[in-house]
Amino acid sequence: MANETKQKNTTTMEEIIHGIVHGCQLVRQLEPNLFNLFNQPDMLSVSIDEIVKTFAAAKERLPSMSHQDQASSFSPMLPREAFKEEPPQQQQTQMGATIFMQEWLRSVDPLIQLQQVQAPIGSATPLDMRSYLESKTGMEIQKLRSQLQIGEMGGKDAEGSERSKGTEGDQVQPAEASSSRLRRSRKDEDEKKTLVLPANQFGNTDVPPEDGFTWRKYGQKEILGSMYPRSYYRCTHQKLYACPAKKQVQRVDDKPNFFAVTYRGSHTCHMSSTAPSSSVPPQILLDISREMTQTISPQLSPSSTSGSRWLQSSMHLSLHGSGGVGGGGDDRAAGPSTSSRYGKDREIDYGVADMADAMFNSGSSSGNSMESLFAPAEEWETGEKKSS
DNA sequence: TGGATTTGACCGAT
DNA sequence: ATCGGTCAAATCCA
Repeated sequence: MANETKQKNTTTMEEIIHGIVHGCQLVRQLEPNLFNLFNQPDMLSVSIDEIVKTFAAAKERLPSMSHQDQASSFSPMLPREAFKEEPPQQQQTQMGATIFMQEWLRSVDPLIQLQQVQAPIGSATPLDMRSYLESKTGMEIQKLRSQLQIGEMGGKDAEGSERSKGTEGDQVQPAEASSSRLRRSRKDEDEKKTLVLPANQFGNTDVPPEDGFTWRKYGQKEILGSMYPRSYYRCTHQKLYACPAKKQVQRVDDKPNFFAVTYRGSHTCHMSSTAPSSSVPPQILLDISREMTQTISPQLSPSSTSGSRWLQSSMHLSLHGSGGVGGGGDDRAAGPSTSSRYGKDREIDYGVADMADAMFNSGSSSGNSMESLFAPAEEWETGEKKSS
């Protein structure tokens, strides 16, 4: 009898998952035609309606599941300890959540398991999946979002070989390079993550979407076998806060509208209370996982800029205290500088991702604002540090 | 004038 | 020897 119920729940779960995955697929199908469809609002409306219906249908099935499970299944705010102490039946639902999560990740990012992330995707346990999620950075969330926007990425990995084998702990680089031009060994480089991001659709298409950080270009190099040069950026706050974060940007050969962006090192400039908080807040990531499980409203507000909002939100966090870094910045088209251009093209950077975002977010009840949903970033970061 | 970008040179890794 | 990453002087620009 318990088995029957269990089986029923499993079936329901599968159906819900299937529905949501189907919805995601519809979003991806819509995406390549999005800009064409803007000229055909009726068609666009029909497509959106279908997507909304699919998600709504999946949502409607949710009440057949235990409310308790629903409340706790994906709650990203539960402390890690809560997972450990969950009763078995909740863990089972967590497993279902994990499967769903994996399914969803595969759905939106077929190559997620191929990317160069040192942290493994992990096994199928809820705890591991949670750890995985918590270990992911905002940049990877942006990747997920960009995948939603650009579909299956065909861009080549800008990194030919894996060089970073070292695990040396001392990452602190002298703020000033000595005259002897001592430089940090490449072995010291920590993890690299390569994303493929679309160029801005409007405005300056020579630049990839901003990522909420401020970067300073320090080099450009022609790369053998590549049609386009690679640009090298470091965190604007490198000197001030010895922040080791760097990124490389290179136009994808066979997809000139896309940039391969490789991030290296992580921002430390947010550690200081007076420093700009540079990490895209991990809450964003939690928000993503929450979006997948929270109220899916049939209401779609095309004008919603929630996708931009999360970025703006992250940028707000990123920039507080920075005194407007890059405010006097250079807005030449020379490089995809992310400085001093916040809000300029931001509203249009995220196409389908925004729409999906809007679908997930819009109409959700009052308590769904980022501020009210999530704990302060510092808390999270503290937790992350402890757990790592 | 100060900060950001450009660009040729330098240097470590392979 | 070659390539990729970084340095730093020159230059640009608000």
